[in-house]
Amino acid sequence: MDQNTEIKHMEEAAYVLKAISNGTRLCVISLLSKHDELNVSQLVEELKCEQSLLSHHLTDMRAKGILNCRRDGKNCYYSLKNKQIVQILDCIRSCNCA
Amino acid sequence: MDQNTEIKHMEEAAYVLKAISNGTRLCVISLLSKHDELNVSQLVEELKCEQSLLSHHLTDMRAKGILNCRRDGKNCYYSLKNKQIVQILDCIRSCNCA
DNA sequence: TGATCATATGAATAAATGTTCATATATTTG
DNA sequence: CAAATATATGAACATTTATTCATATGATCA
Repeated sequence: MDQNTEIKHMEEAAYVLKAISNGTRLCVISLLSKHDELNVSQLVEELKCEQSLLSHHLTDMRAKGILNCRRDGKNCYYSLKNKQIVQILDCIRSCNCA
Repeated sequence: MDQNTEIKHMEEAAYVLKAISNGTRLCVISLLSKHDELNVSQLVEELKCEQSLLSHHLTDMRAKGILNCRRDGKNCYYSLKNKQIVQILDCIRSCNCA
């Protein structure tokens, strides 16, 4: 793989990482790895995060392909598009970078 | 683990992720995972990145515990503090998030 | 239909990150 | 010591990301 392709790949990886490099967003990922799906109110409650702020995070993560969303009546249930993403957390732990 | 501890952990993980969520920085990590150590000129050459900009990135990654640095004469050789960090790249690939 | 609940959106602002440029520091070499 | 090379630093500015607030939308229910 040539250097230009490599750089492009790294930019793509950075795009994903940026979408999750935030305490609140990682908490969402961690919760959704344990609960399959949760609605916004449940997340607001768990995370003690303001509704509107969380909504912005969720909307953006969804737009970037991290989350799925399904509406059921008044509620919107979010889930991980790819459960494996939580491995990044395990990875950081095992790297004891953090 | 209670929710507050969890949030703290996620903030720490986010701190590490933020330090690497950038195309240039990921390229540095990728290169250093293959080369053990490289000096700044070599990295500038490989990455076609301006010296001063790269230096800022390197200094910051070092400050945040991602990189090591050792001076040998006029040169500064950078290396990964923990080689395992490159697994985050594998992880993203395998999640085909990117 | 109007009230209420759940969630999203947009605009304004704040804070963090990235980039550039000029210049400083450290090391070697003539 | 002066010049050259390698790297770092600081300030200014640009761009991105996070946060807040007010309000909109969509769904249910009386």
